[in-house]
Amino acid sequence: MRKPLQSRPDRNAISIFDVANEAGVSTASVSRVLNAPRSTKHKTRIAVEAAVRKLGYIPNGAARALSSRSSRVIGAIIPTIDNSIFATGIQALQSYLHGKGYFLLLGSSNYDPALEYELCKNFLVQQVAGIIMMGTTHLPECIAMLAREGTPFVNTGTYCEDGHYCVGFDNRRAAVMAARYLMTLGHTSFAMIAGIAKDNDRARERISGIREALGQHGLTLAEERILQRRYEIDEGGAAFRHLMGLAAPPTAIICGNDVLGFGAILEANRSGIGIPRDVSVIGFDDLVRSKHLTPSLSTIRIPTEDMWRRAADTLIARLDGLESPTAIEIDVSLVVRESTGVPPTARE
Amino acid sequence: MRKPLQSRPDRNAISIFDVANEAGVSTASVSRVLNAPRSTKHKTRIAVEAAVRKLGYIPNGAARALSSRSSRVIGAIIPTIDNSIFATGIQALQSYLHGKGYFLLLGSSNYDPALEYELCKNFLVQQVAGIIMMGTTHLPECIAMLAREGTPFVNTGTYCEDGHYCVGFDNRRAAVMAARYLMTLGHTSFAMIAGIAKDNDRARERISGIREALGQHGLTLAEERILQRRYEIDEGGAAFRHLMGLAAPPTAIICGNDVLGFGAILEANRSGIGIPRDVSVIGFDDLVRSKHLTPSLSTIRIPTEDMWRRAADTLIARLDGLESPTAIEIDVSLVVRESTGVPPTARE
DNA sequence: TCCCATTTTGTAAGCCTTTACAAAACATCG
DNA sequence: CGATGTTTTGTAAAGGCTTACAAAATGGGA
Repeated sequence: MRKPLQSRPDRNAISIFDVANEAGVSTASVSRVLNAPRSTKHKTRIAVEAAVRKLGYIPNGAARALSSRSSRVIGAIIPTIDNSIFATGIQALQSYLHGKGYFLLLGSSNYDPALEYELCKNFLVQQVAGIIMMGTTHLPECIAMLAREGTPFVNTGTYCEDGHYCVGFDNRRAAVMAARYLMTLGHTSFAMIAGIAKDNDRARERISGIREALGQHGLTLAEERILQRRYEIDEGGAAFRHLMGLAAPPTAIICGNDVLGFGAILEANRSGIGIPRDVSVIGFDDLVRSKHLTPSLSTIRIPTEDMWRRAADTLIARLDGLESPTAIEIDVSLVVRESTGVPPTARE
Repeated sequence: MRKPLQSRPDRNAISIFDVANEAGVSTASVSRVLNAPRSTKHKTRIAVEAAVRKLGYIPNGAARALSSRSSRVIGAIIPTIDNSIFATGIQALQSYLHGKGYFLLLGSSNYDPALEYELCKNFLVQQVAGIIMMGTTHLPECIAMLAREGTPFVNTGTYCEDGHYCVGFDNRRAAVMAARYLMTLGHTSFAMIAGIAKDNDRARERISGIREALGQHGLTLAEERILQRRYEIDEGGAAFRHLMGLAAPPTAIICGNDVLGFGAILEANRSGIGIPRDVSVIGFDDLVRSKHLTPSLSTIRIPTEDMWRRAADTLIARLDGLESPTAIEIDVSLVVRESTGVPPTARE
């Protein structure tokens, strides 16, 4: 083997050329030791690794991405990190990706598809290998752009057989589960403090799940008994106050998520309304703090961390050229705690 | 001007060459329209923009980073996203960076400097323009690596004149503020449910701040009255139970953060201990839910979002070659709520 | 020892932009 | 209208890495 003698382009920062010279091998060998060590001889590997350590060589990811046309970066777009359901998911995702050798580029869309589109485009500029998004509500041009670029993506938080990859649960069925449980307890007078359905398929599905379940029992939910609110504690509290001020207040309130449920319970405590004595409240998500509330909040549990990890797995499998199921359904479960009970018999 | 006729390398994806051809200009002009439009003629700009739109051109960030030796990506390393103080900060940071045309690469270190170091190295591979980290506890080799690569960084969450850039508050002084307030109320018997001091300068400073303040009033805090616990609700509850079971239980408990404070209050409610009747509890951070607790939690408020935005500003200013103060101090404030009061006179 | 199959290595051509430099276009003015 | 100064544009050379291909080294028989 001839002594390698590639001319170092020039420059300041330590490059693969320096490592190659130091180790007495070619840049190709250095690259191989770094990316496919199994195809190199032990001796070469040792020499290169020593050179890397000695020089403190840090590969240039941009050059690598450019040359190999692939990066180890995955983008995730969530509505907001400021909701612990997403924070928990992102935390799990980041740790998991790190373990798999990937990086997380994060963006939040604030439930705005146009912003989501923009973030997506930015991610593509950054050459992400793949993208994880929440739900199925995306701008058509966003999907088209992703397809044109050939960048794989997976939707999370929802199960939907629309042909796109997804890892999530059936929001409608989960809502049905909550409504049925309350009906089993004997409730017939319902109201819902829902999320804002516009641009949010999960919120929409939950609403229609409730309607569906009630309908099957001959009950209906008047439009004015479905309040659509931002997922904030105070919004939940105000909505609760409004509902309980109605001429015929509901005996059961289904909340679009736990945050709204918190608001309802706190407001009840504040105004002396008994839960579940006067009204039952159920949430959605099972946040950590739900069980700490007084009364603790009945809810639908979503295995968030698992869901995000499996979304990552699905994406990574695709990147590795492996087959993986298009739609993966995550199981949710009903968590019965103190905030739900039989309806007040005395009233009405 | 000669008709540009650069040979398109080959390839599939739409590149700057395609745009140049479509627009009838050179790649240099396309690049200029994209990056420095003011140095191009109106006519050129229009033509290029039309071509970009028509072809759906998405620039290759890797090539850009390689060629310009700079990226628009900023890395942030926090202990965990699963603590709303960090979630809130990251949310603010991401939105802010997006507005400034930067991207957020996120990593969580789980309070482990070795992992932080590894994440840092990864960020450098990804050619981040700068890094934001929590606190001042970093591996020396981490700092050295950053210096060698010439990648700027700023520490957040702490104010420290150690020569590195930082945007934060003086944890010690903040703790002093809490202790003094309780002493003003008449407390003399203290305990602390602190964070884990190892590898966490903030937790350490808070402990020593408490000691300092008490010491100035001739009080001491025995080692066994400082419990170091992970920042989790249940940990706070268990620690509270332990402290209240002591032969001479404290009349005031200072918590290393609000999460520990929540645990304490929930445990008190569970076991019938009155707050602040039997014991006062104060937290640290002022999380959103602190005011919703019963009793609501007195605490030290940190303007988290502002802090992170200013950290971003500091970093970006440096990237732009602007001068910016090395250490920026953020003001914190005492928030008095229901969980603190005068000590029980009856007892002892 | 020689030959052939297999493994390991080196050479050099990209990958897609940006940007220094030079050339061209344009504007201004005597 | 020509000379001169200023914009605007094009040419082509990096930038650091991967990888197809070819060459070299190695291993195993015969």
